[in-house]
Amino acid sequence: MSPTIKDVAKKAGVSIATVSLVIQNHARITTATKTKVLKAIKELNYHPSRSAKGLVTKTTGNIGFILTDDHFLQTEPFYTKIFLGTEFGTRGTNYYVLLATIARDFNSKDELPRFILERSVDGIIIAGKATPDFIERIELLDIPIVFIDYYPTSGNFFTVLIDNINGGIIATKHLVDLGHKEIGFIGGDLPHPSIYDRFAGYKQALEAGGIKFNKKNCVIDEDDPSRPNGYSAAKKLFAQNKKITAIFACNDAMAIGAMQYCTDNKIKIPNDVSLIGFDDVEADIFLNPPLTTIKVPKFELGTEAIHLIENVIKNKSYHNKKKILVPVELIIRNSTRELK
Amino acid sequence: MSPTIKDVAKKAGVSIATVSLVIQNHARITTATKTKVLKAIKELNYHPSRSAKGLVTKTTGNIGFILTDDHFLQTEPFYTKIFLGTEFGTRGTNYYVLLATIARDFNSKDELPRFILERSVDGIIIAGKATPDFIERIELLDIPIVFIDYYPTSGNFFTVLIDNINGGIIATKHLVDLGHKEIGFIGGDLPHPSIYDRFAGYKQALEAGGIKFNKKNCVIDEDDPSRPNGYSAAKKLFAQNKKITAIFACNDAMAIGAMQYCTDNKIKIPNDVSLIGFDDVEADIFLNPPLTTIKVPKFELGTEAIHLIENVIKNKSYHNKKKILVPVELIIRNSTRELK
DNA sequence: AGATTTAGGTTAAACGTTTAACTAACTCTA
DNA sequence: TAGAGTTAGTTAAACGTTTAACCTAAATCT
Repeated sequence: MSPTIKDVAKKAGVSIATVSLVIQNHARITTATKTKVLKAIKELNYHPSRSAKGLVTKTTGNIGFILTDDHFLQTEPFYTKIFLGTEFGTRGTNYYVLLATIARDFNSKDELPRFILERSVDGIIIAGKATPDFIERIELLDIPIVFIDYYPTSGNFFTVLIDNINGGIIATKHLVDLGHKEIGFIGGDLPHPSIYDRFAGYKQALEAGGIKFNKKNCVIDEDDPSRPNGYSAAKKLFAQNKKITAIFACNDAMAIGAMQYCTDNKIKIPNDVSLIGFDDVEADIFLNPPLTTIKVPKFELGTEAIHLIENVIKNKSYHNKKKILVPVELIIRNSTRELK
Repeated sequence: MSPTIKDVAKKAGVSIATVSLVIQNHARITTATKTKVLKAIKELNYHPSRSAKGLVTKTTGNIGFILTDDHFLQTEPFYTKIFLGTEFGTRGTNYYVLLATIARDFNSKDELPRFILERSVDGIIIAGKATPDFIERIELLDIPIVFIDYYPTSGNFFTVLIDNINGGIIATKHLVDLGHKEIGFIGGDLPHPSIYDRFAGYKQALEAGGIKFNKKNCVIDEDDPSRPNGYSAAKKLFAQNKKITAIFACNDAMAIGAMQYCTDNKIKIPNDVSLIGFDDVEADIFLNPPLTTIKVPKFELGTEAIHLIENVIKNKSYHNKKKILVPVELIIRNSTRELK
């Protein structure tokens, strides 16, 4: 049987209250007794019982991580990496993270994840999108929430975001710097803040480069930024303007779809058109040619989210830094080249 | 505040003990009072406090999932998928799964994962390899353990395994059926049971096909079944026997490395040599040509492990089915073809 | 010097369950 | 019809913490 606080108290010759106070390093304890107790703790290899502590403090030590289930089906483990980042972020803290998925189209009939119903978490991290229906239900419970790579436009939420605007800018600027003028943009799910911002960055960089924004160079009506939609978006784009020499895809999945379209239609990348994606997904280096892209530090998004939610839990009236912006980086590979 | 068992008891007009017994559906309770209590539970939306329950039963409701940290660095999320499978497996159970990683070279100086030290798990699932040092330390704690895709050769452990022997057989048989005679095998980390068994399957299928096993056709001295080692193994293999017309790589990572070697040396796949891998990793379909391989159901490995450990925890003297074998499947793509 | 404050610790109640031991009301059986 | 069994529920202790309230001795003040 594991040692309890009583064993420690007896060994150190103090009351259990003192042991408890030492653990929380309360100011009332002298360093003398503190070291005495700490010694006993070490010798017994004592670890407080999370259950007992939880029972009185009404905390669980768990953080829930919620993902829509379609990420399981996607080939790219984008959010899975973020999850791994949260796991890493909990080292040095006293938290564990529990994973759950919800339906992509979560609605009022669906059950909330088990750990929420059972109140087994002290806070929740929501990665990617979640339906308003879901967010509403969670908010009623008034559990601290942190979003990653998404946030409901109504309300002021704690969020860890990718610096999408800047990403859009440097991606587009890269193309402009290479001498391209007819630069296309293909995107899906434009209402999603991330996609929207990438598009905004595209427009800003165009303007900064003295290139007039042209609706003909954009295909933004796909409902999802997926591979097949990248394929069809590329098709539409070339139909709209056959003089396109460069494409900025709102993410790598669409870029891969677009690349496939080009291959199928004898459009050489990067000789005929340059292509840049966004995310820096693992498949990129296997592509032919390897894809130039904007790297999103997925792991870091997770660790940042943990730090943030820790603060929110600790200090419910935590106000500074509601939004944390994680920087991105241009990764030049072989799918873009100077316009001759 | 969440309702407690007292609230339910009051509402249903019974004692809290009765409520508790109803929840565990104990035989002593009549259906009449049972429905009465159940109704109160539903109306109050009552969920028992895991902490309180844990305090008295000395259980936590958590299962630990342990992975060596090098899987984070690998590009292929093989074990991550298995982890996702365990998460899925816990639906309908009362367990949560906690993830932790340990150093690949875990030794006596390293600390055990936090959830083990703090006794926050009722059982542990170990995926892939773990050092003897680690396993020894865990065993002392006498926490139920289930291995996935690995098991220490000494001792009789609960394990969920890939049917590697059969996988090795059908992979090799596929090559034999295509008319190949000079079939190479490249592998790394041969002591690992999974790799060892794939190699065993290779030999069995060769024999069954009336082909004599030839050491010259094998490169099995790489220490890791990684991509770069696949590259060098392919190099060695062709140096040993230039008449090779087909290669069975012990996993997709090595197959990818081998494919790279072939590309670099103008060896056409599948025209000059057929290549088959093992695992069915996501990159496979992006390769040129897409890789024929043996599919291992990663997700299912996870769910099976949860079912197994649940039984082990419930019934410490659980004896039947110490080892569960999960079947594999041949996936024919374009990297193998009939020998003309 | 006596009163008051402070420092450093202890006591005991409370958190929400489970479960062994108990009880009251029936039902048999001889 | 008395006694033994059975059935269905209750009582109360226990689990291992935290923390408000309390205590005592020493330090500080007037």
